[in-house]
Amino acid sequence: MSTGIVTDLRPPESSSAIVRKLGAMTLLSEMEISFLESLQINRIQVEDQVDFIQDGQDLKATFIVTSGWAIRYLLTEDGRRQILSFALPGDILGLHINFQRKSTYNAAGIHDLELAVIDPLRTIEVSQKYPVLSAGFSWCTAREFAILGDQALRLGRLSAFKKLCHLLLELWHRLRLINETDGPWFELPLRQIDLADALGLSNVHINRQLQDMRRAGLITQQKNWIKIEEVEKMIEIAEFDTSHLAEFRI
Amino acid sequence: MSTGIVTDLRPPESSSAIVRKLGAMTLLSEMEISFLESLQINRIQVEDQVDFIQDGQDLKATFIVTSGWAIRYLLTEDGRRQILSFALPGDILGLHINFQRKSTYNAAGIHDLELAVIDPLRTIEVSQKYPVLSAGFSWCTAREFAILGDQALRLGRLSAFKKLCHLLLELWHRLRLINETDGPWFELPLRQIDLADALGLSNVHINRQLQDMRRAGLITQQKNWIKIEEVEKMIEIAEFDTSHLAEFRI
DNA sequence: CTCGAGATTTAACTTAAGTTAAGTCGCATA
DNA sequence: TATGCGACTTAACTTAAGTTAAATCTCGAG
Repeated sequence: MSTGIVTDLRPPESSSAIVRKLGAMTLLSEMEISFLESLQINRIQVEDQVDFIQDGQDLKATFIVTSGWAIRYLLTEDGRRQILSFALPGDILGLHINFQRKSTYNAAGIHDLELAVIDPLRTIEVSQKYPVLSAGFSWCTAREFAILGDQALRLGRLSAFKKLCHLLLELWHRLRLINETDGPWFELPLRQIDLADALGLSNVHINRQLQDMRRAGLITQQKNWIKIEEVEKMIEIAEFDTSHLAEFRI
Repeated sequence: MSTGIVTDLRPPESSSAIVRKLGAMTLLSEMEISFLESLQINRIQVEDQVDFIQDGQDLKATFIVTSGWAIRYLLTEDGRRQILSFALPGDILGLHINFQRKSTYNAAGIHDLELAVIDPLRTIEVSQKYPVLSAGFSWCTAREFAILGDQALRLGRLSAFKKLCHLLLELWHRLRLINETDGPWFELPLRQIDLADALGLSNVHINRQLQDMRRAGLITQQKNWIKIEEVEKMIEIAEFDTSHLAEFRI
């Protein structure tokens, strides 16, 4: 720090999403930030609804979402889809690769997705040379588990209405961490059928519940954007546990 | 190898479950095996249905299941329970700890659970000194994700009957890897209400479906033991993807 | 052997969500 | 400006699973 005055510990908005994400949890050195940026040199664009990882196929690369969203999902034999999780900017896919290097899920782009493609060997480099980033990646993994646990709770034990509230709150909290919310507003690039497949419901029922939510004054939608009218009230309704996605600095 | 003749690459049955589990995937050296055993010196017993990890509380230790089963679960405000996953012998809990070191789930013992309690710092030692074990732990993590993904598919998109078949197949495959099956038989230390809470169903409905399965000749139960009469047929019914839990050696 | 708590079973009834099908809307393209 | 496809909406009807409650089983403690 040459100026000697620190006005904001967080990395600037211009930095990549993963830097913003990890920087929200711990102070990153210039070296760590530039290493993270160097990981993300090789980029690809993925079209809407196009797979870039396929269940059962070789998974040779690790990906970091640099912008846009991705979905991880599974299919039943009759073609029904279960979305397992949403990958948002700064999220890592394929960090833990099994010995067989076969994927156990599909992943596809949503709307406009841009990915950084990384040689998995470089993640080993992280654990040897960058202990802070290594801890950061471990935190990302713990976070993924927390998110998947919440997804299981939603799928198994919440009503359709609460499922929707709970998922919207998860997305809002995760997007806020990487500075991609505008107050109570955020961009939701999902069709109703995507919400249905994430929550184990039919598209018709999602439609009914969304209308109930609008009528109850809980949300407002405009194009691809959605506003959560009263976050606290919705947290109450959905029994959302904010500590699972808590923001803080060590 | 002093004898020069290798009769069986797998660690003997006398070794601990995590050695059997990792040994099923890769050849472990004597040093690696004895390190794993040394990790598991400090053991505790956990009573049936008693929590050893609590949602929101500090998580200061990493655990390895040495015998018996554990459940990871969440509760809704009105006390309904969603079991996220079963931890079987050789499974690790709390491997990835977030910066805050707060748990995002509860964990409790089932039947007779014995755990090894480990200082989380020792898992860092693994990544620095034991690259094969480090890869093994990474494989464990990938496997946990695959298991949670299958759980989400079950909860969101399978019928009650298929849910049950699918879960029983998962447990059979996982137990077989650590040599805890007896052909088509395995010990199932769960009450019907535990199955219900794992599958997002009511205990009454689990009872109905179990009876249908018995009548269809798919399973036989005796005390705490269960037999899958025709694994292949059940795999077909449940649309179970065995490659998600594939056994193989590198 | 008896008792009692917990677990399982059974039945009657309810309900949340699914299915199907026929609209309507919105927007990108010709 | 017209056209057509995908997304959304609405309604009527079906169904899988939940709820409640009572009966039965099981097995360990006394």
